[in-house]
Amino acid sequence: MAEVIQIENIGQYEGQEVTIRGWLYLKTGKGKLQFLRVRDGTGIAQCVVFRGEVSDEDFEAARELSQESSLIITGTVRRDDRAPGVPGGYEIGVSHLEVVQIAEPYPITPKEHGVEFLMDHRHLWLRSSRQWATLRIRATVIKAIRDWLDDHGYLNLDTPIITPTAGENTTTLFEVNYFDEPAYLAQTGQLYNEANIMAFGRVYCFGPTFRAEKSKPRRHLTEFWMVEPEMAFFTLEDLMDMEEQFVTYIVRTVLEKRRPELELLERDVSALERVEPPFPRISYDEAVERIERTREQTDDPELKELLRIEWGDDFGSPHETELTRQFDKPVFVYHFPTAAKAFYMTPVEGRPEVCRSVDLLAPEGYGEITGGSERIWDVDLLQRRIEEFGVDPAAYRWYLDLRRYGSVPHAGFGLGVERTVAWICGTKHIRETIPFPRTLRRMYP
RNA sequence: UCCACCGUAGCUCAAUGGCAGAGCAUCCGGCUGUUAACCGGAGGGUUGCUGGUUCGAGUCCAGCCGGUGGAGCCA
Repeated sequence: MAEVIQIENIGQYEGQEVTIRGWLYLKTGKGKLQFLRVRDGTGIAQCVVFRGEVSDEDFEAARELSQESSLIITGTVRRDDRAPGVPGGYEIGVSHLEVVQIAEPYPITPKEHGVEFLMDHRHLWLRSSRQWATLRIRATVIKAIRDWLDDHGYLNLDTPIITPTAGENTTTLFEVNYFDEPAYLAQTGQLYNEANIMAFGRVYCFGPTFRAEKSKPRRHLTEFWMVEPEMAFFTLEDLMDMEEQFVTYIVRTVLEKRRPELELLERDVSALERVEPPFPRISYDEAVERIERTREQTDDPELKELLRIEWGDDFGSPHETELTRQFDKPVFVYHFPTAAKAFYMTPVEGRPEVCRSVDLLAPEGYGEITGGSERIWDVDLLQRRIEEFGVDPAAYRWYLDLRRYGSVPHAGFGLGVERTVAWICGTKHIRETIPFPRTLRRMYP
């Protein structure tokens, strides 16, 4: 057995004998010639088995391989423009082949399948090339998030998943039994982040987030991953400056490290290459005007109805889609109506009906990928807002304490990992951006 | 929660109220450059469930179950 290599590095081994260990992704044969497309987890390589170049036993073994059979192959790497794969352009002329296991007939064939069938077989669907590429990009996005934050003075401090009270909205909590007391799975780590910044300055938490929304659209999961940076002495403008650097770095890193995966996904990378600071910044007021203008101009009665909006309404997905259509980069929308947002957001001075909040909308209709704000740092105002919000002030005693002992202006936001991955990959449905999605109707597998 | 659509072979789908069908996958045979190869042959069915209308129901009606897309809500 020659040196065991990873297919993603195959180009470094031209002319050498190597060994790869993996699974048969696809086989086509032509009499004395068998083309095996083999994946090893890092890529897909075409392996060519020719009757005259291997023993009769090995050739028969190759002929009998079924899809997803596991195998160990040794052969010589050669350049060939006809060779498909990830990365393509190189293939292996097989000299020896060892079968680890002949797979039973594999349910997922290289043909079309329905969503329900694929989701029932998610444990196998992960092996398919599009899923594989998407999840490789997900891992790169997550690493880019951590790298950028770690390199810019942010301290990673994770926040609890089991929590005693609601973060934002009491109707979307998953309740768990905590030694016979009700507790809830975290919807956000933000409130704890606000405690952490008073000790550490700039922090972020990064973990799973749970929302029991009975929501079916393709942008929703009940369990998703969110990174939440929080910064002391930050204004809303500081927040936008930081977000555009951060998001740009994530996109750049994927463009640099995951080209073959983006190509496999047939992603239009020129749209991603345009992502660089500054991002357009429009106020909620202007956003509403833009939507109304589109409504006036369209002849489509259905669109007219979907885009209906009155000042004060939060955006629905049709509004977000329309807004992002008007820009070719991510766009910030700031100063949302106070009534439509969470209780802790700072009212704009002299205009308390809007607040110091900002959402970042991804282009091409992918919608909101971040949401953030300047937090209220005055204890009396915060107390009043908690009462107006109608939750038990006792539960927020510690949160109010933060405004008593050296309170400072501060701001933060949350970025949804799956929505970001969906946008970067050009994936229609968010469920493909996490290995085992949890949705309204699905916990299996 | 509301609206729309779907449920037939392992998979993707077809079948005017009148014999249950095709492609792929599987099995057998052929082929030295395939790209979801191609060519020939074979096997494969409780049409989601329950009830109803009818001489006759995959098809029509009612209820239920499961799923998908969208709205609301959200990252």
